[in-house]
Amino acid sequence: MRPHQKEDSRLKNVTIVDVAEAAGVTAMTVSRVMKGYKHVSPKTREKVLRVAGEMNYTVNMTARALVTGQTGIIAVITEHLNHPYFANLIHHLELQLASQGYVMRLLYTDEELDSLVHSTKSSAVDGIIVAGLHGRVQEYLRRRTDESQPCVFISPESFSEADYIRIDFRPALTEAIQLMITAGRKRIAYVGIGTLDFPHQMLHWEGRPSTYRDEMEKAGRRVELIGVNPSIEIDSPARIEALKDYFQTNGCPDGLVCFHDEIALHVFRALTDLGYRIPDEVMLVGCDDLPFMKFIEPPLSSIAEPMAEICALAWKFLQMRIAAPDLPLQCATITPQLMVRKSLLA
DNA sequence: AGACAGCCAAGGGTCAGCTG
DNA sequence: CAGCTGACCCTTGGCTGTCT
Repeated sequence: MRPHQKEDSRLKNVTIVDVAEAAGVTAMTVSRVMKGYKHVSPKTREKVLRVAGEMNYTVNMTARALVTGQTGIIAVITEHLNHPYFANLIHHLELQLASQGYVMRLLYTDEELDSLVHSTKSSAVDGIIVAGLHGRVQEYLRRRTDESQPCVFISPESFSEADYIRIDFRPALTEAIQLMITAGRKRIAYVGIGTLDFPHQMLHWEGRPSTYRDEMEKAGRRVELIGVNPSIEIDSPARIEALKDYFQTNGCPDGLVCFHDEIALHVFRALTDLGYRIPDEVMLVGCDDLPFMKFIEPPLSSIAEPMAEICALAWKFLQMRIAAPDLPLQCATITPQLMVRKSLLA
């Protein structure tokens, strides 16, 4: 045993040196084969791969990271995956990363911001895609000390400090509200994340509620914001009960625009429980166009984001930033489309 | 000249062994 | 006992040498 060698389980792992010895080449040649570099004869390559396979050798990513400074890991900051929208987003991102041999590390936005920043320090991951953190992005950017860390945001907001893909819901939302107005709807309300006591707080969140407000004011209509309390679990019947209470107490608007599809589904359930007919009495539209929207009767209208395109673009931006840290800031705007289904057809 | 393969150093964290 | 030193982990990029 060498002077500092320990009886450590790590030492039992098959290394590049073991494979090299068994294959009768040097570790350098094994490394070249594993990386797919040129200047290795087909005969040597075949032998190294065969021996490596027989010995169950796998590349030690920690050691590789030591040399290259690249871990092959991309951090993705997201909301929890019990939100179908984020589950779908992560699915598409994972397809993109896996196709390039990268591994995804999921971090959730309910972690402390300092903890998120710590988890994504440059030595731990090669880059970050931020797809959550609604309302906390500016604070996150302030706390990020390592600005050399490649980072791309997928967000309805735009930034001057980082690369981003902006998802602009305004045109589709405007189209939905115009459809309701044209159909003669008098009382169009917005259902978002917030509390019933302080619904106007949701206007500070991002573009969707403020687009609704702007369109309503432009049309000379009254703004009506209905808040769904985010502290109530998404699968809790209490959300539906709260909405029913609201509609029973205040009467029901004849047009409802929802922050996202899950809320639209809660609203749909509350309305049908109360005996309202959609769209005859209430026109309803959601946002994100999750798969279940078209299987409900009547099929629910929604605003569809081209998720594959968004994820491909985010990954492209991140790769470009990793390759060229001094690149000018990159940004792109994606405009989702309104899917008009029966719930919006008067 | 080009293909192929070996040598060497370096990278950051850990920990055994040495020194005061 | 605390603090310091340096071997070790594993892989790879750059350079160099050998062979056809």
